[in-house]
Amino acid sequence: MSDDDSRFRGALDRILELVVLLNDDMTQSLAKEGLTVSRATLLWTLMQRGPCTQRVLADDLGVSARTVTGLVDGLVATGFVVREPHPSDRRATLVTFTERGAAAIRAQERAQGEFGRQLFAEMPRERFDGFVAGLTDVLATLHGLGLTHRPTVTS
Amino acid sequence: MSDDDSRFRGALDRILELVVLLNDDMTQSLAKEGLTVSRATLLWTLMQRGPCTQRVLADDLGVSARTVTGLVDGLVATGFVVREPHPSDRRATLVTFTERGAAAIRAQERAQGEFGRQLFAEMPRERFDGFVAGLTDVLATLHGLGLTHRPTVTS
DNA sequence: CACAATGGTGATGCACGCTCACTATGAAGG
DNA sequence: CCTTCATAGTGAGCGTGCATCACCATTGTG
Repeated sequence: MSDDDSRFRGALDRILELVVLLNDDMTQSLAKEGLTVSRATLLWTLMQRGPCTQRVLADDLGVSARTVTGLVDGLVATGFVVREPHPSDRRATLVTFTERGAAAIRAQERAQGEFGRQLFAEMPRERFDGFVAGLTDVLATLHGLGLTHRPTVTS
Repeated sequence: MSDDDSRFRGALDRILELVVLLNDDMTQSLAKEGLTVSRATLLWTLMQRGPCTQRVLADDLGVSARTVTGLVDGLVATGFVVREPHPSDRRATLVTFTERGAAAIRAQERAQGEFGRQLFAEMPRERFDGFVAGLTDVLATLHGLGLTHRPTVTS
C-alpha cells in the first residue's frame, strides 16, 4: 500500500533474516560443545540462580516440569550437571553444575564475547549507536505490545 | 574486559532477546492459522517458486528430502497443498497450493504488514533509518563471516 | 541393454514440547 | 493424629521437526 509499508516490510525482512541466521549460528556453536539450545538455556539459568530445583527451572524457562525432567536427563547423561537431594524437601532434587558444565558455560560466554567483537568492532561508532537506539525502541515497542518471554505472570 | 566489550555484549543481548521474542510471536501467530514455522516456510517457498518438486523444496529449505516428505504430508493433511504427478518425470511429484493454502499465505502476509506497522509506525524517522542502517551493516558482516542460510553452496 | 544417478518414501532414532495419570512428600485444618 | 489438599518429579504417550540408511521406481547415458 503506502510507502511506509514497504519501508517497514524491508526492515522486518532484515530482522527476520537476522533471526534465522543467529538462530542457526547459535545452534551450531552449541552443538560443538555437545549442547542444544534448550539445554544451554537451562545451564544459563542455573548459573544465574545457583543450584535449584527442577520446579524453579521449569518456571524460569517457561516450560512444563516434565520437559525439565527430560532436559536434565540429557545434561546428566552428558555429565554437565548432577541431581542432588534437596536438604529439606525430600520431594525435590537440586540440580547443580559439574566442573565440566561450568567449563562449558564459560567457553560459551567466551565465544559470545568473541562473536560480539566480530559483529561490531568494525562498525563506526555512530552507526553502532544508532542501531542500538533503534533496537532498544523496537524492544520497548514489543514489550508494549504485550510480548514478553518471561514466565507469563498474567495471573 | 574492555569498555567496547560491554557495549557489544549489551547490543548482542538485545539482539538475542529480539530473536527469542520474534520467534515466539511468529510461532504463535502461525499456530492460529494451523501452521508451524517449518510448514509456513515451505508454503512461502512454494509461493515464490510456483508448483515445484519436493527435491527442489528440500534444496531451497536446506533440509533433507525426507523432511520435506513429512512437511508436505502435514500440509496435505490440513489441506494447504496437494501432490500432483509431474507431467514429464514420473518419479517426481509437484506440490501445489490449494485455495486454502493460498489464502493462509495471504492472511499471514497481511498479519506481517500489520505487525511491521505496529513496530515502526511510532518510531521517529531518523531513529528508524539509523536502525535499518546498522541492521544492514550487521547482516553484511554476518554474510562476510560466512554465515548464510541459503543451501550451503560450500561445494 | 546395463548401470549409475535421481526423486520419493519406510524405518528408525534423537530432541523438544505438551498433557494426563500417578507416587511421594509436605503443609494445613479439624 | 489424621484427613485433605498442594507440590515435586516422573512414566506413558502424542505431535513436530530433523537426520541417516535402505530401498523402489524411474530417468538418462554410455
